Amino acid sequence: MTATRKKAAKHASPDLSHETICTAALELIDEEGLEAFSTRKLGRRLGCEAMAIYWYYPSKDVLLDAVVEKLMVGVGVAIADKASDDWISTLRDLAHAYRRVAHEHPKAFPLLATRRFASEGTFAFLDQLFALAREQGIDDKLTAKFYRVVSSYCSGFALNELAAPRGPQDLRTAALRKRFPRVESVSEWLEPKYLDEIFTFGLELQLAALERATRTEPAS
Amino acid sequence: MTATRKKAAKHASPDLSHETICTAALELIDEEGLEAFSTRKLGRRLGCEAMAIYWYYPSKDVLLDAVVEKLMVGVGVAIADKASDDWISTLRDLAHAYRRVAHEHPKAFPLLATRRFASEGTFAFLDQLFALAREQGIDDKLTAKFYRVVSSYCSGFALNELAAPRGPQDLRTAALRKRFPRVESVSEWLEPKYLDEIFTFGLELQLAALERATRTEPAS
DNA sequence: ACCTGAACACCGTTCAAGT
DNA sequence: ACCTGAACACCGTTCAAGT
Repeated sequence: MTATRKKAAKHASPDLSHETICTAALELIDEEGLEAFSTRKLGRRLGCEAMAIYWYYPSKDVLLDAVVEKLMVGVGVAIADKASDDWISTLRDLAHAYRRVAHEHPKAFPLLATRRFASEGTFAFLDQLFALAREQGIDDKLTAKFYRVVSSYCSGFALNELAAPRGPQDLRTAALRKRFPRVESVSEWLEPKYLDEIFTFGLELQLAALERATRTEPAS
Repeated sequence: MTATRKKAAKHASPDLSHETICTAALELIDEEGLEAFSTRKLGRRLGCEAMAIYWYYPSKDVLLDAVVEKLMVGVGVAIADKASDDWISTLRDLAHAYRRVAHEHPKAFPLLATRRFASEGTFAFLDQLFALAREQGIDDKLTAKFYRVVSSYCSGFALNELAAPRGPQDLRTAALRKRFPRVESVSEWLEPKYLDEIFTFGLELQLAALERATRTEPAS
């Protein structure tokens, strides 16, 4: 009785699992940012000692891999709804869904761009994508090439969008912009309202090239 | 006498300055990685208390901005040697020089891709680049668009290259690749030896589009 | 099987004090 | 002006111990 009361007083029932820990981790990152995220704070949020987490995940690093997986599985689900069997339009949907993650989880997104895919779910995701390419008669080399080019572009673009006002630094950059008017005048065209258009422009450039490449070298 | 001896015993003479601190910081990051980098280790390397650094830089964050600046100024110098007045070929040289930083400073590079430019030197760098575009009669909007597209691509590509064997994880991914043969067979085309070609392919795609755009909308 | 608690070896940063 | 040293409020992780 007193035991259960104590637990309740500790913010939440422990009720730990890979799922609850990983979900809480993403929430904490969303709220406080990657720098501020710690296993100790996560413990507090889950109502347990930080060390309890280590029974489920061997290290913070592996936990972060799980968060990456969670986000990428979300992307996979998002494009599965469309369910096109055209690889080019799948890649297009994927690119937009990936960028949407950056907008929905701005503080967690750098994980995706920075860490190697290293989990079951992320590999399953890639497997699905590459399987579709092969069904379309696109060979592995072309698949690899365009996957790398498109995914690099998307990662970099989203990261650029998010390399954001880190607090009072904004004042510093504002002062610098005044002193470098050419940077100022070009930067005006990089305001958020223009970014959808620019992103799509660059993406379509690549997809058009893919289309040309698949026509030149058709299904074997 | 005993005082100087003590100092000498502490690895190096303090001899602090913005330059020495920033240079040592980059060296330390190159050697030990971003995660392991700390102001306390930096102090040890410089032969001073960690807190001495705070007289020159108000925070670790600002020091890292200075490291970013140092690297970007290096990129600026590298392309200044070429000294072409054609914006497209300058952008090409820039892209390759930027990626070279990723190879020369693999552990520091994520800073460049992750942090907003926020210092004198980085702004001067952009100013120079944008000035050249204007001299060529390329308007601010087109400059902004292609700068963003190309720089995003380069950041993302280099980051992908570097999202690297984080120690024993390599075993985990090796096991996963076995279980997902389609990922395996596509990944073979993403080995380091192919990456120069893929990078150049994607880059030239974008530069060709820029060339078309400047012909359509010539100098005013 | 699952979780706690103390302990270890670290962090960034503040601030009073020294020279 | 430049640097030290103690202190504060944190970290990730190990490990013996509890239930």
